[in-house]
Amino acid sequence: MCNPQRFHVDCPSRKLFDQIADKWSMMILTVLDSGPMRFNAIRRQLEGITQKALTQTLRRLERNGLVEREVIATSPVAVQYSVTELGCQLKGPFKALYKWTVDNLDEVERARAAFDQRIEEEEERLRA
Amino acid sequence: MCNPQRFHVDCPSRKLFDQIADKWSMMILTVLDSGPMRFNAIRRQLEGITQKALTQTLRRLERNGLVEREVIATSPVAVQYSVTELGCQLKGPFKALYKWTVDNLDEVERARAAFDQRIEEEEERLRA
DNA sequence: CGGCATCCTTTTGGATACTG
DNA sequence: CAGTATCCAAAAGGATGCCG
Repeated sequence: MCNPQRFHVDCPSRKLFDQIADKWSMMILTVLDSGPMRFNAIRRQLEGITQKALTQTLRRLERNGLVEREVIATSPVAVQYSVTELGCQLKGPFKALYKWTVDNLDEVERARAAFDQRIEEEEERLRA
Repeated sequence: MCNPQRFHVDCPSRKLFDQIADKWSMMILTVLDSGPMRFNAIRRQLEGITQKALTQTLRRLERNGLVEREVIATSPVAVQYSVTELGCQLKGPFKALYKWTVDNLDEVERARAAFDQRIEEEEERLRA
């Protein structure tokens, strides 16, 4: 990043950041961590993803050199995806994020309850 | 995460992950790292964000207990946002992500060039 | 099996105007 | 200043059908 305190839209690393800082990219890379996997196998792991989104995200990951796509010419064809060395380096930060969500879920839920109650009270006050 | 290898849509930590794994959240938290900041100050740092998106993201961050919102009753009012202790713990993983984009930009761009050329060649082959 | 193409719906984004 | 409300355009998401 050009300057960690200032994010310019046309900064190349900012643009790259925009491309990798999304949940599907992170989840795909995490899932592929356990080894090469085929298209539909990945899909089954990522509940809620559509084939369209999976295809798009895999393409972007491939283009950015984070995953490798290998076509195995059987019939019908099999396509295997695996994490590259470059993509491997991203796993650390991603896993730290996952871990955070697990470790802090309770505290977040307390915060939510408190927030929602503040809103509730606020609305109550306005109606009165 | 219920199981790091399998992401269920209704898993609470997966849902939480969906809420924090977006670029604006990450950038806001990073920008606020240097200290409390007012609405428009944050906005100026985050080139490309709209007021709508900033408001929404700040609300979500506040609801999840990651940032604190303080209204200072001057005239006109000032509103200060700051990172909570909880939000502070997320900075590590986020910064690791930023660092990765900077460190690996060159390699990613080489990968992109290679990918784009493969596509180009493929299309060439099809036209022939 | 692993896609791409199409169509349609829903969400998001941006611009503008207004308010305490 | 820090928003909310509104409206329109643009993008993303989902369903379906087809193909090598």
